Amino acid sequence: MAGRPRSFDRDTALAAAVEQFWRTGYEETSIAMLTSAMGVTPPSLYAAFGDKDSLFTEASDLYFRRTCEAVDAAMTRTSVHEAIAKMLGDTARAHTASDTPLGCLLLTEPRLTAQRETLHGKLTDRIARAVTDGDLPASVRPDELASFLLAVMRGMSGAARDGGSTDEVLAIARTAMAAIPAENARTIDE
Amino acid sequence: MAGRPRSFDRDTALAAAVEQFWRTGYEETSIAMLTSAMGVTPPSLYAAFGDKDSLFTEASDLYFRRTCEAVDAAMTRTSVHEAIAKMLGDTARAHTASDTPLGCLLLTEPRLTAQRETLHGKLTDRIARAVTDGDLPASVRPDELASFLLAVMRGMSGAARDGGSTDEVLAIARTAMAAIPAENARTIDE
DNA sequence: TCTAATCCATAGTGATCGCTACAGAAAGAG
DNA sequence: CTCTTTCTGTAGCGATCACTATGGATTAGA
Repeated sequence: MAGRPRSFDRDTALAAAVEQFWRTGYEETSIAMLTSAMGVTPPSLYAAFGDKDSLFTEASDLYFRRTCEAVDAAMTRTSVHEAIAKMLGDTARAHTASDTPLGCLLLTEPRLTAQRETLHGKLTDRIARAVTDGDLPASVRPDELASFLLAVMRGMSGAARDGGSTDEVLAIARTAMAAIPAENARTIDE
Repeated sequence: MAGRPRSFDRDTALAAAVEQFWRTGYEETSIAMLTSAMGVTPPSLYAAFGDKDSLFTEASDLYFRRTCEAVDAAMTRTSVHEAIAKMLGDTARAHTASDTPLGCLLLTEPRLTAQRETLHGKLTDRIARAVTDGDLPASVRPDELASFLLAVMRGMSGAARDGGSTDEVLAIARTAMAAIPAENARTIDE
């Protein structure tokens, strides 16, 4: 039951795989690119992570978990406007950060539709809570506003990949905030 | 100088190539997929269109020209709000049309950054004109609003690819319209 | 009909794809 | 030490990638 221990750190290698998939997506990332980025030979990669599909699943799950943590943290803000502004601003900065690949793996990879749906659900729930709390007008359709936010973030990812600066992508987030209705004070006044 | 005429219609074959690239993008589209979709053997394809890169350039140029025509048509509306609403609405319907591939080749293909930049310039010009005409407040930054619109359209393309219905994608367009400032009547009144 | 020119279909080029067989190296168990 | 187990590196598997050499088919002009 004992044997030669593996010569690399699995978590470190996985983090390298995340970054490679993040930079080039699933289809455009070859095993050769992965082994090079991870500092591991093909047989070691397959022994530790299974095939390319399994490795991508594990890598994208890690990426997704980190993204959800950031979104959840933003969503805890009491004001939904602050929550959304925080999320969009953090997204803009993350997509254009110089120490990570540009854009967002979760938002751009065609395979991750289910994860995007989960994220959409998170946003919908937070917006629905804001509506019942009177933080947004009753006329707001939570799922539609959530779809809009997801679309804007996808657009920011694309802008970042096209070379947009942090300020330019932040401007998109700022402009999008104008589409979030104000609290329903006016509705009450009528 | 005479010779055997080609047995296929070049424009029809190019249209088929456009659709294939539209559906699967540049990298994921193989020559075998193209020859199958175009009804042409590889040597005929290479004789008529050059290599894969040249064919993609010609196909994406055709796609880009059609897109620009649609955008230009929407932009002729006298009111910039109507122009943008028309563009976003048409975009939402086009991205979810059942007789064409989902989403937008121009907005999603990484190689087409230059064409997106051209489109961004078109939008910036139209918005700048609206600002000088008093159709938008002077506080509006045309390039920033144009970036926002491009981001929203990219988001709509992604939503369509993820299986969003026409109504769901139209809702994104409708929500985005709320981010377009009203004309500067209020600014004048102050 | 004969020649020159151009296109088409078969078949295959080297390179790269994801993936793995094999054999030697490095550890614990006895 | 030996034995067993597991990992590592080389080297290469069949399949597919973009692309093309070759030869027969089909046209216009002489």
